[in-house]
Amino acid sequence: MPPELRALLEGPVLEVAPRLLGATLRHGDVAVRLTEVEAYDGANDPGSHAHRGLTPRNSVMFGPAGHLYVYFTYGMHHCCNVVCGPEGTASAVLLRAGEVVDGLETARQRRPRSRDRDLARGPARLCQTLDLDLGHNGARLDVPPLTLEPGPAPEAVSSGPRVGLRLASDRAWRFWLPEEPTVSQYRSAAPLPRRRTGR
DNA sequence: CCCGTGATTCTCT
DNA sequence: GAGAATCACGGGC
Repeated sequence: MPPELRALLEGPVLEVAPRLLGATLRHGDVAVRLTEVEAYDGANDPGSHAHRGLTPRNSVMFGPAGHLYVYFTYGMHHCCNVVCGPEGTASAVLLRAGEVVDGLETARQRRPRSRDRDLARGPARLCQTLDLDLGHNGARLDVPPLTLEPGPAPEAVSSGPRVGLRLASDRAWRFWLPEEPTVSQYRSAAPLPRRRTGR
């Protein structure tokens, strides 16, 4: 891993996550400047896929830092995370949103109905715009066409509860750049049990 | 608000 | 192995 990327991912995940704001994730022609992320602290974190130990799906998170952990959910969406921390800690940072800073024409073709600010607004949209799917699970982030590069340190960082989690909603482990139009809209986890209609 | 959609994992046999 | 619950979401109304 090159020293720049090592420095970016070094340390506890709660330090790494806000540090990733302003960094640029590139996949081929398209590059996204990250504006919103969430920290997941492996086995210590009830919200993490790694909370119940190693499984086939989450195995990449238990490996070395600097790789992508991609998963498929809701039968149609991909989400991607940057694995960080020492090997075995299974900590990772979910990439929730960003601003397209290169390859805008390609990005628009991938999401024809999106306004520009929505192209990577939300974790599944970010994956679609960058053309990331399960085939990129475990991919290194220092080998073109897939690279992650630091940006200038953010002037200000906001934080709050993570999106869509029932568990551990007391932890303010979502981080974003304030005043950014590309930050995804907050949706709390449905607290009410699903009701059947009719009957 | 509602709901599609299918992999993953857990909990029984 | 089968059945069921869950799910770090997005789009449409």
